[in-house]
Amino acid sequence: MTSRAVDRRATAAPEELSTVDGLAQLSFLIHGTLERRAAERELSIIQTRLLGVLRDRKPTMNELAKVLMLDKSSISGLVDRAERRDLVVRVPSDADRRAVLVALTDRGRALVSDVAARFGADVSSLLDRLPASDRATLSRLVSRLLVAHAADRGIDLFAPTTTG
Amino acid sequence: MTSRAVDRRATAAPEELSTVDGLAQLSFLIHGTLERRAAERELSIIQTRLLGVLRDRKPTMNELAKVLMLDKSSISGLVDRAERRDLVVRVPSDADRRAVLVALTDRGRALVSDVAARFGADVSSLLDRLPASDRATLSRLVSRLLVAHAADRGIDLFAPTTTG
DNA sequence: TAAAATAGTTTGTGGCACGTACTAAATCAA
DNA sequence: TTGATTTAGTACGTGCCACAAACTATTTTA
Repeated sequence: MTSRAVDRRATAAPEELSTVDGLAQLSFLIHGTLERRAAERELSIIQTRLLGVLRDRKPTMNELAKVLMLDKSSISGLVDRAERRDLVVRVPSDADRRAVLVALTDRGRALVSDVAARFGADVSSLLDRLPASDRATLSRLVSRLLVAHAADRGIDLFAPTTTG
Repeated sequence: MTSRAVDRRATAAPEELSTVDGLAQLSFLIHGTLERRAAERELSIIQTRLLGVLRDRKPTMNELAKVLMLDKSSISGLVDRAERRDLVVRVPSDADRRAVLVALTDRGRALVSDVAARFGADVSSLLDRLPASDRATLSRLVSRLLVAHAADRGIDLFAPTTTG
């Protein structure tokens, strides 16, 4: 189930990975790339995701739990650790005195931008191995997959709430 | 940095994700799919990777540390927990009395096969959203990316040792 | 054969995720 | 309106995962 192991069986044609194995391997490669870039800034994947979500939102703890698909008790600890590093702040909600809003600090915003930029550069340079026309094709096919998958789950990838 | 957040900015053309964002999002989708399938069998990603590596090898602890890119002390605990569940066994090495070989048990082999099959089916059904010709194209492009990336790191993806 | 290197374990620390139990505030119902 | 229920968040205990440092046992080397 390591990238190596995944590509080992069911390789249909020699000199070419099966689509399933290839996609799996590529996923691990990209995931590992983000993990590495985040680690260079002392961030875990989940801390990075947290900061990423906060780039364009100021959600409650509860909303964070839903978006990140974690238990609310996990969010408490996650935000605790980020707050200790001055990456996020807790802000009391005006609308609901039980609720707590979470926002990026300048430091948090700078950090996530940095990681995103470095990660983006990595993926871009990986993609540079393909001629531009192939890149365009790949982009189109990947988009199609994602849109189809999102549609399956009743989500419009380009709806205002999601995209704006 | 959640799949949602990643796709949110630098979306060049409307109705289409940038290649970088699309690939990132697809990676998280596939990674999450494996995570879910593994969790259904009470396995973490790293436990699943461990079992995956062992499908076609019987490495030492030290080799495992290299393949999984973990500290050897992490491997001790990882193998401990897997051994407790009767998924792997430690076997003393004949060649080096310091060394310990790790092998799958029948139970471990059955479990990893099960997870791999379910995960493979997930990815396949995702791919089924594309017409066959697009699938072939995608497969070719992904393979090309992986081969190019491997070559960068001085690895021949199809060398006998790697490909079995 | 003595010193250095290697294989693996143990212990301590911290992050991450969960479930349970708890407090405070908001909402619902009678 | 007030009493019951639901909701938002935290605290605590448990377990997994990862690391570094310290340790034992073996092998290699000089």
